[in-house]
Amino acid sequence: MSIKEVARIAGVSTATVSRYLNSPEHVREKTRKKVQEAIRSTGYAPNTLARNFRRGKTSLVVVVLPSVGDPFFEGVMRGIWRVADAEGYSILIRETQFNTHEFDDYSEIVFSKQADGIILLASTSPFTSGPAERAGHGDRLPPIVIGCETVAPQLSQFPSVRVDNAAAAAEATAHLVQLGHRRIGFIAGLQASLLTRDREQGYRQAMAEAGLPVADEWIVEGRQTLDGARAAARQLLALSPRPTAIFCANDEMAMGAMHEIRRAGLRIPQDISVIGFDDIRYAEILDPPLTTVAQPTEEIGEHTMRRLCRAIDGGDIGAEPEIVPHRLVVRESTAAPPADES
Amino acid sequence: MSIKEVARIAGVSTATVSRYLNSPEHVREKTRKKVQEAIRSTGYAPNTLARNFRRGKTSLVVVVLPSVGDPFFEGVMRGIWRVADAEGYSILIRETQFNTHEFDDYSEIVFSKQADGIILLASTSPFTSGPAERAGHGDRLPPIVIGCETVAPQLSQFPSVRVDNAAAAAEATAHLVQLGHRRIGFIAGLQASLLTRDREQGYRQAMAEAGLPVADEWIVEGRQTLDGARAAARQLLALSPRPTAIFCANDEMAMGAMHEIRRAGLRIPQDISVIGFDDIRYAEILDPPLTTVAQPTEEIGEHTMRRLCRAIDGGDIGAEPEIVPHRLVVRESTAAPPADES
DNA sequence: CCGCGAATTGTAAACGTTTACATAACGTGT
DNA sequence: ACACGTTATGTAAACGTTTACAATTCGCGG
Repeated sequence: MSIKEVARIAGVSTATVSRYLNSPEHVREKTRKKVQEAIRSTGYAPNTLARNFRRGKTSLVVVVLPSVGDPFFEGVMRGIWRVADAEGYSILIRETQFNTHEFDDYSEIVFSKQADGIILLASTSPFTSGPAERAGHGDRLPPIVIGCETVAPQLSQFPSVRVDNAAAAAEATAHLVQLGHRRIGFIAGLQASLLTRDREQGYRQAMAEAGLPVADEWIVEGRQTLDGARAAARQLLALSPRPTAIFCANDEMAMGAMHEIRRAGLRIPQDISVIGFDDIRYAEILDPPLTTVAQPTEEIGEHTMRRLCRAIDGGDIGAEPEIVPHRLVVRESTAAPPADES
Repeated sequence: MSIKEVARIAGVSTATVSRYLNSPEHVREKTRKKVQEAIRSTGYAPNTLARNFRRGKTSLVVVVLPSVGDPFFEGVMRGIWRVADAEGYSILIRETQFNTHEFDDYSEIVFSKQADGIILLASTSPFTSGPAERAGHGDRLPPIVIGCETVAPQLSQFPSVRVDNAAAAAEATAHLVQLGHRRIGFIAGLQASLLTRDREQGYRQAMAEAGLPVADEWIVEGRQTLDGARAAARQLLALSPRPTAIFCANDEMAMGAMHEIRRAGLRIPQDISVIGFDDIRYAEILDPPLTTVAQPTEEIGEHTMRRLCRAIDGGDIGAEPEIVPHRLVVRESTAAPPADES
């Protein structure tokens, strides 16, 4: 059941069948009928493999993210899919599980035509050979767009779409400062994640601007996971004097931290304030609802994918990061510190 | 930069280059060196598109699930990936967003060689033409394995891997009954989801076995979402007398329900018990930690994918569902009903 | 140095499309 | 009915691999 067989049965050439499939308006009504009938009777289905091969296009895009099942990526993926569906792309997902992979591994995907382009929602380690060397072989830069993550200097030739993590984190920190907090802990992500490092930097900057010192022990790594954050929170709570507020580099870790705070018999926000980042869908149903920084996730996904499509089509999409707006969402997990602390 | 070019530079035939790529042990050391050098100098990367076309294999598997970002699927995907990586498959994800799609749309993916097989983690509506008709064209049944979901009668020719949802739900219900609960509410999923319907049935069965009546208004649809569950919980809490326990068809909905219970000023489990299903990673850090039914998610993923691989390779994998063990995890969200209720 | 089996390499066809180009059929105005 | 421009169809090559089969080379015992 190939196009050939259909052509034979319909009594036309393979070219005509192909045209029927791809631009029916270019085949005469009468012929169309014949081909249609032949297809129906044979149960023919076009061979996508052959078609893609011939066209030199996979119609596939790889999305690399740290972890599926992370509620944050739901919105981003939704945005990506919306554009992908419209543009005829299917999405291949790779999970890094928070390991950083070589950049080269990703560009190889494109060069070996496993996919037409790549969206990086996770950080990568610097490349060994690098896109420059590839370019030396006559290839252009592979179509890669970075979403959410801050781009490493070595990747600065690739465009990105993200919020201003540092500014947003500074804003969140300022919110706590404004409430009267002086000792603010920070549960960081992984060192490998530039994005959470930016948030840490925003925190530091806001503290500095408020003229507040930052003790080394106030910053502890939460490894981007529930358990990591719980351990981090325990460390923070054991300090004396302990922080009156904790800024978590993302909501997932805030969830872990809140649990440990409750287990320690402390009340949120009366005894200690908590603020997160991302505004995942659980943020508002936590106890208490979590103050956090919202990102326009679907928009990030859409813009990232749209930009990638243009790159695949050979358009020049530049290398500037596109910064999308964030928004501080104040809920009930933050309040003034206990009276005896002010 | 095709195999031809490499062959020319290395001074060998294309066949030899191909062999170098696919079975280096069949090419002599000296030749290997030459080819290696030619590849290095040209920066050649094999064209996966052409290779797959020639082999008649996409090396792609589609996974259909209701929603990424659902923590439950994290483990299943992990299991799928583990096997996929070992077997050389990439995973294409389709999200249904809880819409049910035609089965035909999925089998078409295989027939048109967009992928070699399909894993269904979501329910589908019955097919219009059906695999039987396809088979009439000489095709065999498309390689499809169903995971987690209960298979619809029309799909009974396809194998599945899942827990015994009805039995597990009955067990969970019995746990509540044993604690002394008589009025137990049930927040159901979507009617389209057979899996949650099985859970509902298990609940009904356990109630019946305990000789307890089930009022119609105790069962309310939570639409599988946080918001749906919140609305459902509000309905349940407005009843008089209100249930002393609520069984949620999954943990996500339990999270929504717990939030509404707290908002109503009730304590869990003192005033009302809550039990979930799935044991997602958040279950144990909820306030209070959630009693729920754990599924071996990674195992489900692994077995599903393994079975699919065998089907793709042409093996006969039968059509029997494989039932994997579940486990009731008792935490602190369930307790005896308030004293005046017993 | 010859001959023989095994190991290695080369030749060329095939996979199912798409598409440039050539050819044929159509419809229109005269 | 003719010629012409337009539109529809056919012919055949090409895409980059893999692989059956044929041809060559190798190693080695005689």
